[in-house]
Amino acid sequence: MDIKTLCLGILSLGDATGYEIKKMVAEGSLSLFSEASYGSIYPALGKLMEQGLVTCRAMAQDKRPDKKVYSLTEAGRGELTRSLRKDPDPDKNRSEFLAAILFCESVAPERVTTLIQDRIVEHEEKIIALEGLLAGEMTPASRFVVEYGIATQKAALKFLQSHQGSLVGAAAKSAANELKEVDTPAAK
Amino acid sequence: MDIKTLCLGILSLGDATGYEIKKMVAEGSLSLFSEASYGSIYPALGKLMEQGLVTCRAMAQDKRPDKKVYSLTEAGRGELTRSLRKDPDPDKNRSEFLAAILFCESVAPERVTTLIQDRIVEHEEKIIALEGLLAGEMTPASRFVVEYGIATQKAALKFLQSHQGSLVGAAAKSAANELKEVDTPAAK
DNA sequence: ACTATATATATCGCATTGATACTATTGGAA
DNA sequence: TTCCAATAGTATCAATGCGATATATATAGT
Repeated sequence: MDIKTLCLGILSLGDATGYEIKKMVAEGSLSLFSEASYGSIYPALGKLMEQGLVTCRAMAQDKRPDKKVYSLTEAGRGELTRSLRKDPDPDKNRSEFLAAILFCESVAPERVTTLIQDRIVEHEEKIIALEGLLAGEMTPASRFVVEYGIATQKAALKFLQSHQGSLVGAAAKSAANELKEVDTPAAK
Repeated sequence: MDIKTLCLGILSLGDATGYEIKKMVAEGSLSLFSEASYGSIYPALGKLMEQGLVTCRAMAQDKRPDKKVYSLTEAGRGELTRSLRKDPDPDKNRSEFLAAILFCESVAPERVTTLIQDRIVEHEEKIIALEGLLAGEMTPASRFVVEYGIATQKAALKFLQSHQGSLVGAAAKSAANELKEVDTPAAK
Protein backbone atom coordinates (compact mmCIF):
# COMPACT_ATOMS: atom_id res chain seq x y z
CA MET A 1 0.00 0.00 0.00
CA ASP A 2 1.54 3.25 -1.08
CA ILE A 3 1.42 6.39 1.03
CA LYS A 4 -1.28 7.99 -1.09
CA THR A 5 -3.66 5.11 -0.40
CA LEU A 6 -2.67 5.13 3.26
CA CYS A 7 -3.55 8.83 3.48
CA LEU A 8 -6.87 8.15 1.78
CA GLY A 9 -7.59 5.47 4.37
CA ILE A 10 -6.66 7.69 7.29
CA LEU A 11 -8.80 10.53 5.97
CA SER A 12 -11.67 8.05 5.64
CA LEU A 13 -11.59 7.88 9.44
CA GLY A 14 -11.88 11.63 9.74
CA ASP A 15 -10.31 14.90 8.60
CA ALA A 16 -6.68 15.41 9.50
CA THR A 17 -3.60 17.54 8.88
CA GLY A 18 -0.30 16.17 7.61
CA TYR A 19 1.09 16.48 11.09
CA GLU A 20 -1.75 14.48 12.57
CA ILE A 21 -1.40 11.77 9.93
CA LYS A 22 2.23 11.44 10.88
CA LYS A 23 1.29 11.17 14.57
CA MET A 24 -1.27 8.51 13.82
CA VAL A 25 1.13 6.25 11.96
CA ALA A 26 3.68 6.77 14.73
CA GLU A 27 1.46 6.23 17.77
CA GLY A 28 -2.09 4.98 17.38
CA SER A 29 -3.42 1.64 16.25
CA LEU A 30 -2.09 2.54 12.81
CA SER A 31 1.46 2.27 14.09
CA LEU A 32 0.99 -1.50 14.33
CA PHE A 33 1.02 -1.92 10.59
CA SER A 34 2.13 1.24 8.82
CA GLU A 35 4.70 3.93 8.72
CA ALA A 36 5.23 7.13 6.78
CA SER A 37 7.53 10.12 6.94
CA TYR A 38 6.81 13.80 6.36
CA GLY A 39 8.82 13.45 3.19
CA SER A 40 6.16 11.13 1.80
CA ILE A 41 3.01 12.44 3.49
CA TYR A 42 3.15 16.05 2.32
CA PRO A 43 3.91 15.20 -1.31
CA ALA A 44 1.19 12.51 -1.21
CA LEU A 45 -1.40 15.00 0.04
CA GLY A 46 -0.33 17.39 -2.70
CA LYS A 47 -0.85 14.78 -5.39
CA LEU A 48 -4.19 13.74 -3.94
CA MET A 49 -5.27 17.38 -4.11
CA GLU A 50 -4.28 17.56 -7.79
CA GLN A 51 -6.27 14.41 -8.48
CA GLY A 52 -9.28 15.81 -6.67
CA LEU A 53 -9.36 12.94 -4.18
CA VAL A 54 -9.03 15.22 -1.17
CA THR A 55 -9.84 18.84 -0.41
CA CYS A 56 -8.04 21.16 1.93
CA ARG A 57 -9.09 24.07 4.07
CA ALA A 58 -6.49 26.27 5.67
CA MET A 59 -7.21 27.21 9.28
CA ALA A 60 -5.50 30.31 10.53
CA GLN A 61 -3.96 29.84 13.94
CA ASP A 62 -2.73 32.07 16.67
CA LYS A 63 1.03 32.47 16.36
CA ARG A 64 1.44 29.20 14.48
CA PRO A 65 1.60 28.33 10.80
CA ASP A 66 -1.75 27.77 9.15
CA LYS A 67 -3.18 24.38 9.79
CA LYS A 68 -4.17 22.61 6.59
CA VAL A 69 -7.00 20.24 7.29
CA TYR A 70 -7.57 17.66 4.57
CA SER A 71 -10.88 15.92 3.83
CA LEU A 72 -11.74 12.98 1.64
CA THR A 73 -13.91 13.76 -1.39
CA GLU A 74 -16.49 11.42 -2.91
CA ALA A 75 -13.95 10.57 -5.60
CA GLY A 76 -11.39 9.87 -2.89
CA ARG A 77 -13.74 7.52 -1.08
CA GLY A 78 -14.35 5.71 -4.36
CA GLU A 79 -10.66 5.39 -5.06
CA LEU A 80 -10.07 3.98 -1.56
CA THR A 81 -12.86 1.44 -1.93
CA ARG A 82 -11.39 0.37 -5.26
CA SER A 83 -7.92 -0.08 -3.72
CA LEU A 84 -9.32 -2.09 -0.84
CA ARG A 85 -11.08 -4.42 -3.25
CA LYS A 86 -7.73 -5.85 -4.32
CA ASP A 87 -6.32 -8.68 -2.26
CA PRO A 88 -3.87 -7.34 0.32
CA ASP A 89 -0.18 -8.01 -0.26
CA PRO A 90 1.47 -10.24 2.34
CA ASP A 91 2.83 -8.55 5.46
CA LYS A 92 6.35 -7.24 5.50
CA ASN A 93 8.18 -7.52 8.77
CA ARG A 94 11.60 -6.10 9.49
CA SER A 95 13.35 -6.92 12.71
CA GLU A 96 16.86 -5.94 13.63
CA PHE A 97 16.41 -8.02 16.77
CA LEU A 98 15.87 -11.24 14.83
CA ALA A 99 18.71 -10.32 12.50
CA ALA A 100 21.02 -9.91 15.48
CA ILE A 101 19.88 -13.31 16.74
CA LEU A 102 20.50 -15.01 13.43
CA PHE A 103 23.93 -13.40 13.06
CA CYS A 104 24.76 -14.11 16.70
CA GLU A 105 27.93 -16.01 15.85
CA SER A 106 29.43 -12.58 15.20
CA VAL A 107 28.60 -11.26 18.68
CA ALA A 108 29.61 -12.18 22.21
CA PRO A 109 27.33 -14.81 23.82
CA GLU A 110 26.50 -12.53 26.76
CA ARG A 111 25.35 -9.95 24.23
CA VAL A 112 22.68 -12.39 23.06
CA THR A 113 21.43 -12.70 26.62
CA THR A 114 21.02 -8.96 27.11
CA LEU A 115 19.53 -8.66 23.63
CA ILE A 116 16.76 -11.08 24.56
CA GLN A 117 16.22 -9.65 28.01
CA ASP A 118 15.92 -6.12 26.64
CA ARG A 119 13.50 -7.40 24.06
CA ILE A 120 11.36 -9.03 26.75
CA VAL A 121 11.11 -5.69 28.54
CA GLU A 122 10.17 -3.96 25.29
CA HIS A 123 7.41 -6.47 24.68
CA GLU A 124 6.06 -5.99 28.19
CA GLU A 125 6.03 -2.24 27.75
CA LYS A 126 4.43 -2.47 24.35
CA ILE A 127 1.67 -4.69 25.70
CA ILE A 128 0.93 -2.22 28.48
CA ALA A 129 0.85 0.63 25.97
CA LEU A 130 -1.57 -1.25 23.73
CA GLU A 131 -3.80 -2.18 26.64
CA GLY A 132 -3.81 1.49 27.53
CA LEU A 133 -5.12 2.26 24.07
CA LEU A 134 -7.96 -0.19 24.61
CA ALA A 135 -9.05 1.73 27.70
CA GLY A 136 -10.01 4.70 25.55
CA GLU A 137 -13.05 4.69 23.33
CA MET A 138 -12.44 3.33 19.87
CA THR A 139 -14.19 1.88 16.85
CA PRO A 140 -14.65 -1.92 16.67
CA ALA A 141 -12.14 -2.09 13.81
CA SER A 142 -9.56 -0.18 15.77
CA ARG A 143 -10.14 -2.39 18.79
CA PHE A 144 -9.75 -5.47 16.62
CA VAL A 145 -6.40 -4.27 15.31
CA VAL A 146 -5.07 -3.37 18.75
CA GLU A 147 -6.18 -6.69 20.21
CA TYR A 148 -4.51 -8.45 17.29
CA GLY A 149 -1.35 -6.55 18.16
CA ILE A 150 -1.58 -7.52 21.81
CA ALA A 151 -2.09 -11.17 20.90
CA THR A 152 1.04 -11.32 18.75
CA GLN A 153 3.12 -9.32 21.23
CA LYS A 154 2.13 -11.68 24.01
CA ALA A 155 3.02 -14.69 21.89
CA ALA A 156 6.44 -13.25 21.13
CA LEU A 157 6.98 -12.41 24.79
CA LYS A 158 6.00 -15.88 25.92
CA PHE A 159 8.27 -17.45 23.31
CA LEU A 160 11.26 -15.43 24.42
CA GLN A 161 10.64 -16.15 28.08
CA SER A 162 10.53 -19.88 27.53
CA HIS A 163 13.31 -20.13 24.94
CA GLN A 164 15.90 -17.60 26.00
CA GLY A 165 18.03 -20.19 27.74
CA SER A 166 17.92 -22.68 24.89
CA LEU A 167 19.57 -20.37 22.40
CA VAL A 168 22.38 -19.16 24.62
CA GLY A 169 23.23 -22.65 25.75
CA ALA A 170 23.06 -24.19 22.30
CA ALA A 171 24.95 -21.36 20.61
CA ALA A 172 27.98 -21.84 22.82
CA LYS A 173 28.09 -25.56 22.09
CA SER A 174 27.68 -25.26 18.36
CA ALA A 175 29.81 -22.25 17.54
CA ALA A 176 31.89 -24.29 15.12
CA ASN A 177 28.90 -25.95 13.44
CA GLU A 178 28.84 -26.45 9.73
CA LEU A 179 26.60 -24.10 7.76
CA LYS A 180 23.39 -25.68 6.67
CA GLU A 181 21.65 -25.89 3.35
CA VAL A 182 18.45 -23.93 3.82
CA ASP A 183 20.13 -20.73 4.88
CA THR A 184 23.29 -20.99 2.85
CA PRO A 185 22.63 -22.45 -0.61
CA ALA A 186 26.21 -21.62 -1.60
CA ALA A 187 27.35 -24.44 0.64
CA LYS A 188 25.90 -26.97 -1.76
CA MET B 1 19.53 -2.24 9.26
CA ASP B 2 20.60 -1.17 5.82
CA ILE B 3 21.18 -3.61 2.99
CA LYS B 4 24.96 -3.43 3.27
CA THR B 5 24.85 -4.63 6.87
CA LEU B 6 22.31 -7.28 5.95
CA CYS B 7 24.65 -8.59 3.25
CA LEU B 8 27.50 -8.63 5.73
CA GLY B 9 25.37 -10.68 8.10
CA ILE B 10 24.32 -13.13 5.43
CA LEU B 11 27.90 -13.59 4.27
CA SER B 12 28.87 -14.24 7.90
CA LEU B 13 26.77 -17.41 7.59
CA GLY B 14 28.72 -18.52 4.53
CA ASP B 15 29.81 -17.40 1.09
CA ALA B 16 27.06 -16.52 -1.34
CA THR B 17 26.27 -14.89 -4.66
CA GLY B 18 23.92 -11.93 -5.09
CA TYR B 19 21.31 -14.27 -6.45
CA GLU B 20 21.56 -16.55 -3.42
CA ILE B 21 21.31 -13.61 -1.04
CA LYS B 22 18.11 -12.60 -2.76
CA LYS B 23 16.76 -16.13 -2.44
CA MET B 24 17.60 -16.24 1.24
CA VAL B 25 15.75 -13.05 2.09
CA ALA B 26 12.81 -14.26 0.02
CA GLU B 27 12.53 -17.82 1.29
CA GLY B 28 14.57 -19.00 4.27
CA SER B 29 14.41 -18.02 7.92
CA LEU B 30 15.72 -14.63 6.82
CA SER B 31 12.45 -13.93 5.05
CA LEU B 32 10.77 -13.64 8.45
CA PHE B 33 12.45 -10.35 9.21
CA SER B 34 14.14 -8.93 6.14
CA GLU B 35 13.75 -8.12 2.53
CA ALA B 36 15.95 -6.80 -0.25
CA SER B 37 15.73 -6.39 -3.99
CA TYR B 38 18.36 -6.94 -6.66
CA GLY B 39 18.37 -3.20 -7.07
CA SER B 40 19.78 -2.87 -3.57
CA ILE B 41 21.79 -6.09 -3.21
CA TYR B 42 24.11 -5.71 -6.22
CA PRO B 43 25.00 -2.08 -5.51
CA ALA B 44 25.53 -3.00 -1.83
CA LEU B 45 27.94 -5.79 -2.73
CA GLY B 46 29.78 -3.39 -5.02
CA LYS B 47 30.20 -0.84 -2.24
CA LEU B 48 31.30 -3.51 0.23
CA MET B 49 33.96 -4.57 -2.29
CA GLU B 50 35.23 -0.98 -2.56
CA GLN B 51 35.41 -0.77 1.21
CA GLY B 52 37.30 -4.05 1.40
CA LEU B 53 34.67 -5.65 3.60
CA VAL B 54 34.04 -8.50 1.17
CA THR B 55 36.02 -10.23 -1.56
CA CYS B 56 34.73 -11.81 -4.72
CA ARG B 57 35.83 -14.70 -6.86
CA ALA B 58 34.27 -15.24 -10.25
CA MET B 59 33.39 -18.82 -11.08
CA ALA B 60 33.07 -19.62 -14.75
CA GLN B 61 30.03 -21.69 -15.57
CA ASP B 62 28.86 -23.77 -18.45
CA LYS B 63 26.57 -21.72 -20.68
CA ARG B 64 25.61 -19.39 -17.82
CA PRO B 65 26.92 -16.03 -16.70
CA ASP B 66 29.87 -16.16 -14.34
CA LYS B 67 28.87 -16.77 -10.77
CA LYS B 68 30.35 -14.17 -8.43
CA VAL B 69 30.81 -15.70 -5.02
CA TYR B 70 31.31 -13.16 -2.26
CA SER B 71 33.15 -13.80 1.01
CA LEU B 72 33.41 -11.79 4.19
CA THR B 73 36.88 -10.41 4.98
CA GLU B 74 38.29 -9.93 8.45
CA ALA B 75 37.46 -6.22 8.16
CA GLY B 76 33.94 -7.17 7.12
CA ARG B 77 33.50 -9.41 10.14
CA GLY B 78 34.71 -6.57 12.35
CA GLU B 79 32.28 -4.12 10.77
CA LEU B 80 29.40 -6.56 11.28
CA THR B 81 30.30 -7.13 14.93
CA ARG B 82 30.43 -3.36 15.42
CA SER B 83 26.98 -2.91 13.84
CA LEU B 84 25.50 -5.68 15.97
CA ARG B 85 26.83 -4.05 19.12
CA LYS B 86 24.32 -1.22 18.71
CA ASP B 87 20.87 -1.75 20.16
CA PRO B 88 18.50 -2.98 17.48
CA ASP B 89 15.88 -0.55 16.20
CA PRO B 90 12.28 -1.53 16.95
CA ASP B 91 10.57 -3.83 14.47
CA LYS B 92 8.74 -2.39 11.52
CA ASN B 93 5.63 -4.21 10.43
CA ARG B 94 3.60 -3.38 7.39
CA SER B 95 0.28 -5.09 6.83
CA GLU B 96 -2.18 -4.32 4.09
CA PHE B 97 -4.50 -6.80 5.76
CA LEU B 98 -4.70 -4.81 9.00
CA ALA B 99 -5.03 -1.62 6.99
CA ALA B 100 -8.00 -3.07 5.14
CA ILE B 101 -9.52 -4.06 8.48
CA LEU B 102 -9.07 -0.61 9.96
CA PHE B 103 -10.50 1.08 6.89
CA CYS B 104 -13.32 -1.46 6.64
CA GLU B 105 -16.02 1.19 6.73
CA SER B 106 -15.06 1.82 3.12
CA VAL B 107 -15.61 -1.79 2.05
CA ALA B 108 -18.61 -4.09 1.91
CA PRO B 109 -19.16 -6.10 5.15
CA GLU B 110 -18.96 -9.43 3.31
CA ARG B 111 -15.58 -8.35 1.97
CA VAL B 112 -14.30 -8.21 5.56
CA THR B 113 -15.42 -11.77 6.09
CA THR B 114 -13.56 -13.12 3.08
CA LEU B 115 -10.55 -10.97 3.95
CA ILE B 116 -10.29 -12.65 7.34
CA GLN B 117 -10.99 -16.13 6.01
CA ASP B 118 -8.33 -15.79 3.33
CA ARG B 119 -5.93 -14.54 5.95
CA ILE B 120 -6.63 -17.57 8.14
CA VAL B 121 -5.74 -19.85 5.24
CA GLU B 122 -2.55 -17.89 4.62
CA HIS B 123 -1.54 -18.25 8.25
CA GLU B 124 -2.18 -21.99 8.16
CA GLU B 125 -0.08 -22.36 5.03
CA LYS B 126 2.68 -20.21 6.43
CA ILE B 127 2.82 -22.29 9.61
CA ILE B 128 3.11 -25.48 7.58
CA ALA B 129 5.88 -23.95 5.48
CA LEU B 130 7.79 -22.87 8.58
CA GLU B 131 7.40 -26.26 10.20
CA GLY B 132 8.76 -27.74 6.99
CA LEU B 133 11.86 -25.59 7.40
CA LEU B 134 12.34 -26.97 10.89
CA ALA B 135 12.46 -30.48 9.50
CA GLY B 136 15.73 -29.72 7.71
CA GLU B 137 18.98 -29.31 9.54
CA MET B 138 19.67 -25.82 10.76
CA THR B 139 21.73 -23.83 13.24
CA PRO B 140 20.27 -23.18 16.71
CA ALA B 141 19.92 -19.48 15.86
CA SER B 142 18.06 -20.26 12.68
CA ARG B 143 15.81 -22.68 14.52
CA PHE B 144 15.13 -20.05 17.18
CA VAL B 145 14.05 -17.52 14.56
CA VAL B 146 11.79 -19.96 12.74
CA GLU B 147 10.16 -21.12 15.98
CA TYR B 148 9.63 -17.49 16.91
CA GLY B 149 7.92 -17.03 13.57
CA ILE B 150 5.71 -20.05 14.12
CA ALA B 151 4.73 -18.82 17.58
CA THR B 152 3.59 -15.43 16.32
CA GLN B 153 1.85 -16.89 13.27
CA LYS B 154 -0.07 -19.29 15.48
CA ALA B 155 -1.08 -16.48 17.81
CA ALA B 156 -2.36 -14.41 14.89
CA LEU B 157 -4.22 -17.42 13.49
CA LYS B 158 -5.85 -18.19 16.83
CA PHE B 159 -6.84 -14.57 17.27
CA LEU B 160 -8.51 -14.42 13.88
CA GLN B 161 -10.32 -17.70 14.42
CA SER B 162 -11.79 -16.56 17.72
CA HIS B 163 -12.52 -12.95 16.78
CA GLN B 164 -13.64 -13.06 13.17
CA GLY B 165 -17.32 -12.97 14.09
CA SER B 166 -16.97 -10.13 16.57
CA LEU B 167 -15.71 -7.64 14.02
CA VAL B 168 -18.23 -8.37 11.32
CA GLY B 169 -21.13 -8.25 13.74
CA ALA B 170 -19.98 -5.10 15.49
CA ALA B 171 -19.06 -3.28 12.30
CA ALA B 172 -22.57 -3.57 10.93
CA LYS B 173 -24.10 -2.19 14.11
CA SER B 174 -21.74 0.74 14.53
CA ALA B 175 -21.31 1.98 10.97
CA ALA B 176 -22.49 5.44 11.96
CA ASN B 177 -20.31 5.67 15.07
CA GLU B 178 -18.59 8.88 15.96
CA LEU B 179 -14.85 9.01 15.23
CA LYS B 180 -12.79 8.69 18.33
CA GLU B 181 -9.88 10.65 19.69
CA VAL B 182 -7.02 8.18 19.60
CA ASP B 183 -7.24 7.49 15.91
CA THR B 184 -8.48 10.88 14.71
CA PRO B 185 -6.92 13.72 16.68
CA ALA B 186 -8.51 16.18 14.24
CA ALA B 187 -11.85 15.42 15.84
CA LYS B 188 -10.81 17.26 18.99
C1' DA C 1 5.35 -26.58 -29.12
C1' DC C 2 4.84 -23.53 -25.63
C1' DT C 3 5.17 -21.77 -21.06
C1' DA C 4 6.81 -21.47 -16.58
C1' DT C 5 10.55 -21.92 -13.41
C1' DA C 6 15.32 -21.73 -12.25
C1' DT C 7 20.03 -19.79 -12.59
C1' DA C 8 22.58 -15.50 -12.81
C1' DT C 9 24.01 -10.37 -13.19
C1' DA C 10 22.70 -5.79 -13.71
C1' DT C 11 20.37 -1.14 -14.23
C1' DC C 12 16.75 2.53 -14.05
C1' DG C 13 12.90 5.40 -12.59
C1' DC C 14 10.34 6.33 -8.89
C1' DA C 15 8.82 6.10 -4.02
C1' DT C 16 10.27 6.63 0.50
C1' DT C 17 13.22 7.47 4.55
C1' DG C 18 15.62 10.12 7.81
C1' DA C 19 17.44 14.31 8.73
C1' DT C 20 16.95 18.88 8.81
C1' DA C 21 15.11 23.81 8.47
C1' DC C 22 11.93 27.21 10.11
C1' DT C 23 8.84 29.21 13.72
C1' DA C 24 6.46 29.61 18.13
C1' DT C 25 4.33 27.94 22.64
C1' DT C 26 4.33 25.34 26.83
C1' DG C 27 6.08 22.77 30.79
C1' DG C 28 9.49 20.97 33.57
C1' DA C 29 14.22 20.82 35.33
C1' DA C 30 18.53 23.16 36.84
C1' DT D 1 14.87 32.33 36.24
C1' DT D 2 16.82 30.50 32.59
C1' DC D 3 17.24 26.83 29.61
C1' DC D 4 16.06 22.61 27.39
C1' DA D 5 12.74 19.30 25.69
C1' DA D 6 8.49 18.49 23.92
C1' DT D 7 4.55 19.93 21.19
C1' DA D 8 2.46 21.85 17.10
C1' DG D 9 2.95 22.86 12.34
C1' DT D 10 4.63 22.88 7.18
C1' DA D 11 8.15 21.72 4.10
C1' DT D 12 12.37 20.04 1.39
C1' DC D 13 16.48 17.14 0.07
C1' DA D 14 20.13 13.67 -0.44
C1' DA D 15 20.54 9.04 -0.08
C1' DT D 16 18.44 4.66 0.07
C1' DG D 17 15.87 1.10 -1.59
C1' DC D 18 11.90 -1.13 -4.33
C1' DG D 19 9.82 -3.13 -8.30
C1' DA D 20 10.15 -3.86 -12.83
C1' DT D 21 12.73 -4.96 -16.51
C1' DA D 22 16.63 -6.54 -19.69
C1' DT D 23 19.74 -10.22 -21.02
C1' DA D 24 21.02 -15.24 -21.57
C1' DT D 25 20.22 -20.20 -21.30
C1' DA D 26 18.47 -24.71 -19.46
C1' DT D 27 15.13 -27.60 -17.86
C1' DA D 28 10.64 -29.38 -16.76
C1' DG D 29 5.98 -29.58 -17.20
C1' DT D 30 1.36 -29.12 -20.08
